[in-house]
Amino acid sequence: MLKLTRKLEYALIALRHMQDKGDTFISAKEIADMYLIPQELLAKTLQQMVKLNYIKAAQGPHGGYRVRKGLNEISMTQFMEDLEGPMGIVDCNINAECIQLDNCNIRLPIKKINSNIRAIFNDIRLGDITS
Amino acid sequence: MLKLTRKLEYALIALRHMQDKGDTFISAKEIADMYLIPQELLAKTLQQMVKLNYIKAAQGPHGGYRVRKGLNEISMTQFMEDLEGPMGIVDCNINAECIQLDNCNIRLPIKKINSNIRAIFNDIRLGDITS
DNA sequence: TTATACCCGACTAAAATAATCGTATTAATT
DNA sequence: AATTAATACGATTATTTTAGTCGGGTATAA
Repeated sequence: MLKLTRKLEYALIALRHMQDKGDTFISAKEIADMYLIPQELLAKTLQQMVKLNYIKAAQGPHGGYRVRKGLNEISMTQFMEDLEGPMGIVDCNINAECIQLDNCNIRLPIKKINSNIRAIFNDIRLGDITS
Repeated sequence: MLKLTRKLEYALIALRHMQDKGDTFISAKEIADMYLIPQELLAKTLQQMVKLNYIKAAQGPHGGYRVRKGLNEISMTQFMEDLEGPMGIVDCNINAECIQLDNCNIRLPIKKINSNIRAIFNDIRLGDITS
């Protein structure tokens, strides 16, 4: 309950590692080996981050990935939702499709908790974790 | 990602409903019908809450459940972990069994986020939601 | 031209969550 | 006493989400 996904963990670990290495391109394999992450899975995640313009890729030998500039200022909420889609402690905070309609007797307090959690992640910058 | 379980939602809805009804015993069926919750599932959850001494049960016709006194002061963390087991955004905050050992480069910031989230639920009393 | 590395979609596996079923027990009502 | 409405509880199944794998493609440095 209330867990982050592995993908997100892997992404953060990779970002931090790349951050540490500055401008050098780092291969998915290097990171996967170092942190014991399934290589293919990490690769897919890195590719997704390329599309999202979080990192830059270089193909061919000595290729790999490196972080984009300005990454540090992105909020965790943004990052998490970019990678995993909408975040919310209950479905009705995400897609509004609840069979209970107006019948739900805990909607308000739950909504408030949800806001509080979002606020935590809004206040954290990617750089707080990866650098 | 970062979702509460249905069981927890159902439990809160039920608690609130019972709270509203004061000392009367309310059947699982009544609640299930009213909020469109699968009856058997709700029943099981209520039975669990009986064992945890959150509520009291009465068998036989006109039986059902009613809330125990003093419930309002219980923290959400307590409640959630009583029903669903340890809460944490990553496994290593729960069971410490991470293959990365000392190799993890994001452990500290993640730990901090985890504390912040726990703090939210520590500060909420069950009564804040169910009454 | 070969080896290394990214690209990408489809697929499979595993785990967590949600829901159901069957049988037993309890107790109010008739 | 019989019936009925309710809880008790373990076992099982179904569904959904998450995690991981596979295969074939493209780019590029040496």
